[in-house]
Amino acid sequence: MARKPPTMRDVAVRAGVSPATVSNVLGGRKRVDGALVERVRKAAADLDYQIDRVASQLRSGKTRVVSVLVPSLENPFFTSLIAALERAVRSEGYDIIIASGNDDDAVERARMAALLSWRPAGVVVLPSSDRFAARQMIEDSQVPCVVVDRVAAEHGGDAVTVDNREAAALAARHFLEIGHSRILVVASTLDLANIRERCVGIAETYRGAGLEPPEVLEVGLSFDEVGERIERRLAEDERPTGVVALTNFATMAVIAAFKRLGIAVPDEISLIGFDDYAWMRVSTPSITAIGQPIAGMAEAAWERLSARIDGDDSPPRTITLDCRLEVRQSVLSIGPPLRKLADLQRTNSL
Amino acid sequence: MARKPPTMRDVAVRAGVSPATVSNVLGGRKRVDGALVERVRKAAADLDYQIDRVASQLRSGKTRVVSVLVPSLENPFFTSLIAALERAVRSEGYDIIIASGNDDDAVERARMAALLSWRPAGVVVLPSSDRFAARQMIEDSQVPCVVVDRVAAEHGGDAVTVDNREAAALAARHFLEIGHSRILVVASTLDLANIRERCVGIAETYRGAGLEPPEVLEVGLSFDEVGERIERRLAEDERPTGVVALTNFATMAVIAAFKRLGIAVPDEISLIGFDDYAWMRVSTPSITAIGQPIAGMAEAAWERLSARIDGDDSPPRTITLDCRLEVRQSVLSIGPPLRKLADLQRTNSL
DNA sequence: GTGAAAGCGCTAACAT
DNA sequence: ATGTTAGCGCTTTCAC
Repeated sequence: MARKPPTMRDVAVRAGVSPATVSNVLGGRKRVDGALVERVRKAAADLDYQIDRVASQLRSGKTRVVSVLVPSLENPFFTSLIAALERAVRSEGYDIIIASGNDDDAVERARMAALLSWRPAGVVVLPSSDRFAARQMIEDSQVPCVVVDRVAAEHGGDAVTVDNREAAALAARHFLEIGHSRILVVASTLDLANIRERCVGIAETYRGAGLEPPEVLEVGLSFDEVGERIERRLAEDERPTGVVALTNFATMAVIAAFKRLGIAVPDEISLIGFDDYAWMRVSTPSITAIGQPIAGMAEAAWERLSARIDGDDSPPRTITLDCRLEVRQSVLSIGPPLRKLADLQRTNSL
Repeated sequence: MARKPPTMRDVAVRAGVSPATVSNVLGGRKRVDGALVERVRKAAADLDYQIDRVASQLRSGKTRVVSVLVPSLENPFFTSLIAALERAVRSEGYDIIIASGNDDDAVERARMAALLSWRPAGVVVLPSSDRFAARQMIEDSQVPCVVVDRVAAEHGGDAVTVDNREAAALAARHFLEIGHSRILVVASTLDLANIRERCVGIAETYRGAGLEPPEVLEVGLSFDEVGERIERRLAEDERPTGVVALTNFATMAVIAAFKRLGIAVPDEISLIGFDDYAWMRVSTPSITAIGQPIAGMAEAAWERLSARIDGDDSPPRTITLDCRLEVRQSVLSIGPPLRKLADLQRTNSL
């Protein structure tokens, strides 16, 4: 099969120059005489020559690859991040190799080993858990690395994250402004630091207003299980007047549960979701949600990573971006603002 | 920076054997004495040795990479396909390099050039348009290739697609069964063969029932433009009783337009969407939709591709999978079945 | 400014 | 069964 592709040597012969000159022309790193440049270009075009990145990389030791490890490829938050990262990275001639850690530490390690065996110029990793199973391997390999989204508090390297505490506080304040004193927080899993931060943001805000911190319901990651737990909770007597869902899956699961239970949104219960997707806009009612700056996160990650690749050895930095609340129709005002201390709290948290 | 990672030579020295033996042990392709195997394994573990795939690949000429080119990474249909492909591929030790063609022929070509420069073992491509801009490059490179989803009728190679005509006919029959004689078909763009096929499936079915083929509204790809065109059409007097949206974006856009126009689904207009996503289940009303077998498509693609990689040179095959109609709440019965000839038609199309 | 030669880390022949 | 040698296609000295 596969007739061999032309090599640089073939191009050199056709152009009547040495391989080194071809390399210099194509790589554009040494000055070459104009006439020769033309000849080489023409020869390369004639042969449909394409450089062999593998050989190039082996010799130069420099690669134009960024490895990306995400917890899952089924979650649009992660895939949108990849899309944004791909745009940023390819604009500088890098390719990305991706792998999914499958929400599993062992898989994360295995996949990272595979990614590292490409000797990438850098890696972007969204750990599958706070344990960040692949961390040691990455440190050992000395490859520049930026951790995104799931950043453990004690993480020592470069990181990009959102202000999860403040993001959730945005939702809490919104509820307080319109009289919701008893809300329910639906979290996927409290094993993740960013989810815990979101809980804290809500609790702080409520406490700041002189109220009890809201109840937190941990529902797990599997869609069916989530629905079941939410339904069980909402079947109880003391129903909340509002719900904050802390992830996009949780948001969807909550909506599904409301539907099965025949609970009207926002008339019976108000809802604030997490992550801002198109379907939330077209849903009936449209869903008020906390949106994460996905493109901004990707750009920040690449900015840091490419600086490191270029040799920046300044101290590690954590870049924290802000989320915003997209107010839509899924939240109903049920009373006057409950903000005795809320404003103070807001000032504190800034 | 980056202290150099250990090489095979380092391992060989530490284990007191030759590099070739290390290669044989780690690659597991020649019998090696048990004691030596142990020594090598230990040495490799001690040094945290990781094989350099770049060097390995350069020498052996064999790569364990599959390149995947999709039109967009923002569309969940494509990312789900990638997720499924990643699972299939990594179970056989391959890595995936992805790129987005950005719905643009020129970008598709540029990205494919980059992907091919890795000399991948195979490529999976979802063309950005029917022109399949990257086709020639792939053929020239002689790399095994499977085309997925957007398969032009005249395509000569291996391909995996769904029976688009029958998929759309499923929706048409559903509408006919419950008395909808006047429906509107909302297509993203008729430039894509699979979309045209879907239109044909609906037209055939209606004609088979002795009715006029439904009107087709082409709305483009940009979300805002889509909404505007739909709204303009629905503001007219002759409203359809039902709408079939032929892509997931079109489905979302139609829902958004209905909402802005205050049109109730399914009471005023019934809706059948395309692609089956979780949000369609939780939407109110839940959306009846045609679901594509994404995982099945990915598995079929890998099955074909891995056969080709292993040297299969049987004639090219097109694998066609069936879609299914998920009946939910967005469709209302408005009369008796209109199926005089519909059943005959169904038999014909099989 | 250009070319000759060495060699990146590995694996495939071949020799032992 | 193991070691030795050569060389994959490129880039990088280092001569010229």
